[in-house]
Amino acid sequence: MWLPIDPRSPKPVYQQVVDAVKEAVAKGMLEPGDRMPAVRELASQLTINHNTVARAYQELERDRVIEVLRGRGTFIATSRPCPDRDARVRAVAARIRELLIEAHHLQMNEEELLELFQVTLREWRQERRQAQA
Amino acid sequence: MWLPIDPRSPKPVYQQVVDAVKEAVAKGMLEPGDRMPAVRELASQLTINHNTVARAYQELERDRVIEVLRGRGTFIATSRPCPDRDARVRAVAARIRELLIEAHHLQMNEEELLELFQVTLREWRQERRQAQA
DNA sequence: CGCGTGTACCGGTACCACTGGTACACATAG
DNA sequence: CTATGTGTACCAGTGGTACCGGTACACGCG
Repeated sequence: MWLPIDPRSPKPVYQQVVDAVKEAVAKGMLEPGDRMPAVRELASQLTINHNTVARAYQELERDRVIEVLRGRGTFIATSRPCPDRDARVRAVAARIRELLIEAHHLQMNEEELLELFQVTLREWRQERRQAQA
Repeated sequence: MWLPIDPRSPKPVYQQVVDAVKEAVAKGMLEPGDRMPAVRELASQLTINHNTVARAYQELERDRVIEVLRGRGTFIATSRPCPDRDARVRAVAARIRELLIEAHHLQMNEEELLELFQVTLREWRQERRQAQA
């Protein structure tokens, strides 16, 4: 398994692992039931510490992206609703609000932002198609 | 001047100041030419350190939100393009991508996210109308 | 039992945010 | 000129977090 980790990024390494796994699942590169490498093994592959991988796994389990079975391993979970789904949807709305503010300071009106949204959506679908091939 | 600062938030205080000012400007609550409080004065009002306010002001000046005149004060800038505008637009697109990934894990398809976008846009316009009144 | 798994510590390093304080450079008013 | 108000630049110190390297524990399975 390979994940794009950049130790010089301002984003914490464990967060990079979390985001990369979420993206791989969203793209269909990782499917429910797939086995994740052991903490020490993935740490070795990414040349980072096992504790850092463990923290990423804990966050991914909290978000119901993976399932952890003590002594057996960790696996990609079958999609099911999160207990705090409503709160996370509201968090998404808050991030959209941030985009509206940012767009204003870039002298971009709401219609242009909406168009950027749709362009990005098309690119995302394209990426996902290629990833599954 | 009042800004919603939460010292217990994981978001750095200086960043909260930056975001709050940007939001106030985007809403029209602060207009070009308006004077900002002095660093020590705003620090006193928010019960934070003047260095923290100074850092926020520097970031706001870098983003062309305010204009700083040594010895005179700081003022809301007239909107004008940023030198690194393209990079910031690309950053917005990257944040949209993150929303698409998050939406997938919330079992929300792209159409639902688009609808959430439009609903949030309507709410944003509503807020802005009230703020300007 | 032995092995592989996730988990939980610990000590230590490094970086960053924030505070409190002081000092400096500049613009303006008296 | 001085005095005042401004942004800016330091510094030392504190607290929190990310990360590392190491060790140890608890569980599932063969």
